[in-house]
Amino acid sequence: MSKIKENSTHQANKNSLGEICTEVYAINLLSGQWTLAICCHLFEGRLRFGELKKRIPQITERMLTLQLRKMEEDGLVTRTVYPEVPPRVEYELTESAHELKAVFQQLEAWGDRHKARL
Amino acid sequence: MSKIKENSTHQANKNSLGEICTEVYAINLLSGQWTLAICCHLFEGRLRFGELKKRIPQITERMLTLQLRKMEEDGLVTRTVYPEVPPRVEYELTESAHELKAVFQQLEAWGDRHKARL
DNA sequence: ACTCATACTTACACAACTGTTAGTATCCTA
DNA sequence: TAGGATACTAACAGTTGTGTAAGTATGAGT
Repeated sequence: MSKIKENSTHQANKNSLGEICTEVYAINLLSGQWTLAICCHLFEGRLRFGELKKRIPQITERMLTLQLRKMEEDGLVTRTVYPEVPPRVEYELTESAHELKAVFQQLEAWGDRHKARL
Repeated sequence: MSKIKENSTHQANKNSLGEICTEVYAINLLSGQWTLAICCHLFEGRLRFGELKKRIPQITERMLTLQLRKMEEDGLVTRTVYPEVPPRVEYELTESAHELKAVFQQLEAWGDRHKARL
């Protein structure tokens, strides 16, 4: 999120696992603390920065910015800036990200079952 | 992994999101760096500590221990100790964890498609 | 001239996660 | 008596992720 040292052992392991194993690659894209929450709210349509903030009250502006930037880099959202004042910026899920909906449903179903067993 | 401060804002946010949203709960169980790798190797059957180590050459003994302990806590693996010398300890996926196989396949399929689009 | 709204950015501190190195107990074998 | 095998554990340091608080630019409205 801040700067990453590409030459650290930690990062090297993460990268090589992600290259070998596509599940790891996918999980790495989704493991930011707020990533899923943002996705869920954007499933229903594009939203402005401020609207997202309202819907996820606990998130700070800083984290929202950082997560959205990373999601943009990872090809999960698109960012549209309207040259107005005050500024207006809208975020929308990419096609790829919309296809996550099915994965999330399965994950949710598994989670429910797992919780019930404990 | 080490001690967690239950009263930190970070942890509080993580917990509350996990309680509200089952997908987040599930992702939290799977987001350890080596969790998926361990799962994949255990899908085929129970393995000893040393066998896991051999199959995941980059992992250190420390991390393997920590991850397995967390997975045990989370209800993903069972640990069986045989009172022998030298010690023998076997790890096996729980039923719940075995059901993750389907989720992983979907995740992998999504990851492949997503990679292809970038 | 002053405030307001929006979408950020910056600097700092802390928390969580991971890696490195060295050590432990026990019995068996040579 | 010494060394090997196994599954750890402890102490420490580094890297990454997250939270807090404050500030920025711009033009419209008062």
